[in-house]
Amino acid sequence: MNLKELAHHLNLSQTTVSRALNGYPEVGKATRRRVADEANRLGYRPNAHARRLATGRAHAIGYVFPSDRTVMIDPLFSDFVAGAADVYTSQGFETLLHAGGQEDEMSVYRRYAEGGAVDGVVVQASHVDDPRIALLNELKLPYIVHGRTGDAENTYPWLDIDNCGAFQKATKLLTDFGHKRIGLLNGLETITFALHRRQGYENALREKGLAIDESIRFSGLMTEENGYRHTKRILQQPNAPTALLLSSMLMVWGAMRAVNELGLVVGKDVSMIAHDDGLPFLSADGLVPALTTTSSSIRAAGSRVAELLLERIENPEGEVPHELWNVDLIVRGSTGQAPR
Amino acid sequence: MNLKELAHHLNLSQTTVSRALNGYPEVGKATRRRVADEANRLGYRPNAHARRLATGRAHAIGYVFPSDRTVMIDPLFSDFVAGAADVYTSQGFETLLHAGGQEDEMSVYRRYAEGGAVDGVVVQASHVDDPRIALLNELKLPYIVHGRTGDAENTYPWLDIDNCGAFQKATKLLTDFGHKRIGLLNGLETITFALHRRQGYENALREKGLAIDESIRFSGLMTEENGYRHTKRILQQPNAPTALLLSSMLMVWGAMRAVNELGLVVGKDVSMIAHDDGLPFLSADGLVPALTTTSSSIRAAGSRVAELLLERIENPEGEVPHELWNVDLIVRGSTGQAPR
DNA sequence: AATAAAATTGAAAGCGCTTTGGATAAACAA
DNA sequence: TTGTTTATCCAAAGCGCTTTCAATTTTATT
Repeated sequence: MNLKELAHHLNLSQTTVSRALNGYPEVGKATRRRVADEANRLGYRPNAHARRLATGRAHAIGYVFPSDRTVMIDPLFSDFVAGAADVYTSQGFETLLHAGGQEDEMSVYRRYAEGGAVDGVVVQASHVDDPRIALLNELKLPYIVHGRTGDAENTYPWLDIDNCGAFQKATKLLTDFGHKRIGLLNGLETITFALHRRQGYENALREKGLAIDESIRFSGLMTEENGYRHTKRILQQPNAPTALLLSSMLMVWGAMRAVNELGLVVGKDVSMIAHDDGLPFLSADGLVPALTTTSSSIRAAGSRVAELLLERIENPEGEVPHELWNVDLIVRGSTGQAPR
Repeated sequence: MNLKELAHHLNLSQTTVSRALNGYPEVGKATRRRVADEANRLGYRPNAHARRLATGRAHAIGYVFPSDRTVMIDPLFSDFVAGAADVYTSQGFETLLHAGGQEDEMSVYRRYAEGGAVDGVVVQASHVDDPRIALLNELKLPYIVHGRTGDAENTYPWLDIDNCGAFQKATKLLTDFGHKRIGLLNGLETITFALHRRQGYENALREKGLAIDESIRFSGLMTEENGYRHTKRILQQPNAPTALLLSSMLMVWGAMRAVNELGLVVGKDVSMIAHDDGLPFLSADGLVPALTTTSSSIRAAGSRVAELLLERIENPEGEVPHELWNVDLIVRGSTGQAPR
């Protein structure tokens, strides 16, 4: 049933019915109640497309993935978008996923903006030279970056965790324990979270006058297998590190497998710290030894990113939001004194 | 720029321009070319809402999650929807996620259907008594179930893997190796995939006249910690099983941790088989020992589900599709003879 | 040249809602 | 009672596209 029919049933104009249902104050109380009751009774459902056309608002948020699919398989995304979707849904917005297909990602943004398909987008997997910022600014499509780019940090909206600080603190903890050679298993360093983590790691090494050695580092996809393969490679070389810093819990299993295979003991022969995104199927404190982690909830980040974006949509000329979240360093049994 | 303006530029009617851009055969070739060129030159972008209102088609597929959030955190979903989104995007459809908020899931389906927000939905985490089937049939909203319900299997559209057969074969392999007590770590058995897996496991035990012992079983969330905790519990009791069957790779790490802690060796003291959904961050063959698995690609299932749903949308009165996919049993080093 | 058929293009209505620019009714003050 | 103000309700246009039901132009036939 559409609004016209409902209005006819009520012997009211479409204007009055629309206003009654949408909370306009100039509709009388009794009328408002009549309309609501009848809408319920007759099963009236507003047509989202008509509403969007009439208002010029999409009430939808886009998550656009490049045609290259590696980002999409990221299990972090499930949690990230779960946090966000709750916020959107509560505010009457839809969550749109765009993945795959042949269309270039930039072209998708353009089509979304100029065709009015979404009210805003979340930019993920940000790069130093990210062309999306300039494009979205040109298109005047509200957006927020989850992460950062190389642009001046007060010129575009973003939310990030302090990856640099986190890995600097983690590396410092290890150096405080006397570790002089620390391996790093990172994510793709074209993405700024991983770049910042490496920078933090290097900052801490420099502070202690320790060498930066690329041969005890890995950057790439954060999989169990890469965790295993590169931990093994790193620990088997001469002058092997006595500590490892990992960018994701997803690599921890492989890393621990490798350590065990080499007859080493985590927390004794080799210290280990990993970044914990708070994935529920993979908890850090249940491991043995319990893992020292840099911790930040990806789900909470998803929620906050959603809130900031909706505020931005509501008030596009408002202050440009940027939040840098501190990261907890939770010290558990997987870190200890460097062996002699 | 809208279509009216474009038409004005071209000195053509909106009808002709619309037809030219949408491939209607009755538009002359030269006119078609002129329109396409000018649309490109002037940056015309169709308004998706207007198009949807005019055609009555949403060109969107809904994935609706219950308000309870446990399903959404499932990392399998990332891969499942990645497979599907590629299909939808290629066909000009959007992928809509609905998670969280206060609205009841059934109410969301009703609003989607009657408000025309989506052209179809994918039903996930299906139950034996799943009320969504009846509702979607009543609403006449095209859908497909990923999994099965208790309804007669030719009365609703679904795609599933042969969970029962897979776990029956896996259990049989273990009994063939002489294992007489086999532990099962399953998913939530209110969801039919897990129920079918348990049925397969029990079928194989019955075939060999072996006891069905609930004390060596677990069903619940498939997390690393549950894998650890319940493997430990199961293996520490008197008359412990000599083999384990796990419903997800996500539990394998915990299970192996527990086995190691008990001083046992996988493949020697205890055999292990797990279900492998083909998650790229967690491969089965790279483990040591390489894991015997029941294998099926969740991403491929996502793609196929999407194809079947789009066909259903195109032809709602067509034959009701149902596909049961065989599951490979890939035998690797984690299974061996029962110890004496 | 006239007529018929085919090809191409067009006017206007409609999809279902919102909102502009009112009109009308009720309440209040002189 | 009359005039003014406030509250409540309404007609119609428009958002931007598609599609129905034509009209016009071009081509073929007699």
